[in-house]
Amino acid sequence: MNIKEQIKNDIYDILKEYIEMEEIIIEKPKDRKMADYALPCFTFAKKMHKSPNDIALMIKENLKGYQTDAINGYLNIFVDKKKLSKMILETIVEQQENYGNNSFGEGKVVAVEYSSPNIAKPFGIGHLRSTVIGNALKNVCLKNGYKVYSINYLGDYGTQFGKLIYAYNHWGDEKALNDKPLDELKRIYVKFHEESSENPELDEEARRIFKQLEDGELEVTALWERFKDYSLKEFQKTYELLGISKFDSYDGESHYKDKMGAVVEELETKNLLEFDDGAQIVRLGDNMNPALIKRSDGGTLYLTRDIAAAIDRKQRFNFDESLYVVGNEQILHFQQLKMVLDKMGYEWGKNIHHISFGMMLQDGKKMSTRQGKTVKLHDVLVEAIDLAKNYIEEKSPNLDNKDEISRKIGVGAVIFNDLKNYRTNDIEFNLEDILKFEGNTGPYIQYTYARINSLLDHKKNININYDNLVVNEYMWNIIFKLYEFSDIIYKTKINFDPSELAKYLIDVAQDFNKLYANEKIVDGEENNSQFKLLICEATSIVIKEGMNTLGIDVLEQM
RNA sequence: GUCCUGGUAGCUCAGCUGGAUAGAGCAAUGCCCUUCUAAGGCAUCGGUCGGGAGUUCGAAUCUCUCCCAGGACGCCA
Repeated sequence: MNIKEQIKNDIYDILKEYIEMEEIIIEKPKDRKMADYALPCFTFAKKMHKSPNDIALMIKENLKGYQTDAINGYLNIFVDKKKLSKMILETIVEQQENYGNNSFGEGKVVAVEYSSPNIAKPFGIGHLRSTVIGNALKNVCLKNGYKVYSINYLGDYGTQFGKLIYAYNHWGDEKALNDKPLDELKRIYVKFHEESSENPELDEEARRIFKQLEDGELEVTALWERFKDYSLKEFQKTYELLGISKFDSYDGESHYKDKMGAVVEELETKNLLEFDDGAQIVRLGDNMNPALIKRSDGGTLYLTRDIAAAIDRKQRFNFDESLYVVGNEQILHFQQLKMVLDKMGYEWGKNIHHISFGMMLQDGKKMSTRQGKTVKLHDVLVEAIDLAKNYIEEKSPNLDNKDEISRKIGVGAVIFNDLKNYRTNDIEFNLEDILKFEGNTGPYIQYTYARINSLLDHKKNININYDNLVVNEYMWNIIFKLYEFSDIIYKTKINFDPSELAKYLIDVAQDFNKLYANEKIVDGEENNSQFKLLICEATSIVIKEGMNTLGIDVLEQM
């Protein structure tokens, strides 16, 4: 049942001769002390030829079942706190981890592409955002009832592999490659660039080798497979640290090397291709840059592959929606992709959503180490975990399995920091701030959860007598907040924005901590204590499920 | 140059389908552990919501314009 809808219906019954249902907007007041819900009556004034406040008064007279106030043109509505508390808390405890689930996605399929690191390069901090946002969205879709396919579109193709193979053949160190494969590959890749800046023929040679790879030449392909294998093993370590489960598909760009010919043919038969400066393009109108399909040397491009991939995914997964968790800088690319699919007559192209996100900045600039190399995600995580460990040694030295706990806290801090801000904004990556573990952070929420957990031993399964309770402000605030959970899960999916959920969880933790600080949970009075413990249990369920949905573990102790 | 984002407290950010005194966290200052985990809570300090104009009963929120920052603009991905 939905209280807000109920109120809306009840008000509509009173006003239906003047206004439409859609005009009734029930909002939550900024200040929760003012009311549980509020109805601004300003927009009705013209139609009803009355002042907003008179309208509010009139509704107040006729609206039964709620306590109401008419102030400043608002009708402030208070719900029955005891009745609602019982309903909300009992629902949560009964539904457990299913609380907050929605069913509107049932029977529908979502494909999500995310993470997508580049083979033969270290897993850089630049791929963190795609990874954690995609993972959270996957979970959110599941919670809304969708079937989800996760896709790791590996960057495993392109002329850089020609360079790499050339470099390996000339300067590769077999031992180093076995010990620290990605570092060695990085080393020879850098070496290649140093050499080629003085010796441009090397680039020519690299292109020739890449052509061999495209043609499936055995020796070259074997080497490429090997690089890919090393990379995936290395990536898996990072995924394990992050707690990211296996993807349903690891088909990267190379997977489409044989499928692009058909795309080009199809574009030709549909008369969409044009030659321009020797290259083949699809024109997309006056205000849009044309889509480049084929280079003048006959080679294909990123967009060509993505068209093939989109069609392939539609065929394989028959998705209702297809998400691409890729940075802001590729907005134009995805606009072009959708427009080309539209021109090809694929109506489902409109169900492709580019889930763009902002860059990671450091001091307002693109992130890199002093030498201009990429910052490795793994290193950042390890640093975060070490710091968490120091905290634990200092604050709870007697805990068991400190390693596991510090992993969860450190990684949780990094993930939460990434998810808490509006997706498309650039985020300032400041390890110092992230590792403060205070305030609006993952560990703050984890800490709240752990505190609750230590109380739950006192909980008994008895029937609470609600008539004898006083539901005070602290209790009501957290209970009413918990009631919003499924709305938040819905909004997070609709906006494809995990920050919606992350911010909500901060609110939940704050509201709970206020209760905790101001009220003794286990006091002398049994009925009252058990009621507060029920709030605790409900809160812990929501926090745990919310955090897990974001892809963050919660801790029983810390 | 064209297009897209963003500009809110010293810092990092919420709030933006227009609504009642602009909110958090960090930093600063001062409180609260003989009582359930102080990684917590409370209080104080801190804002011409980039500038200007407009629409409106009402604008941080919508429109226009200017300024500033970042990004994207055919043979990379």
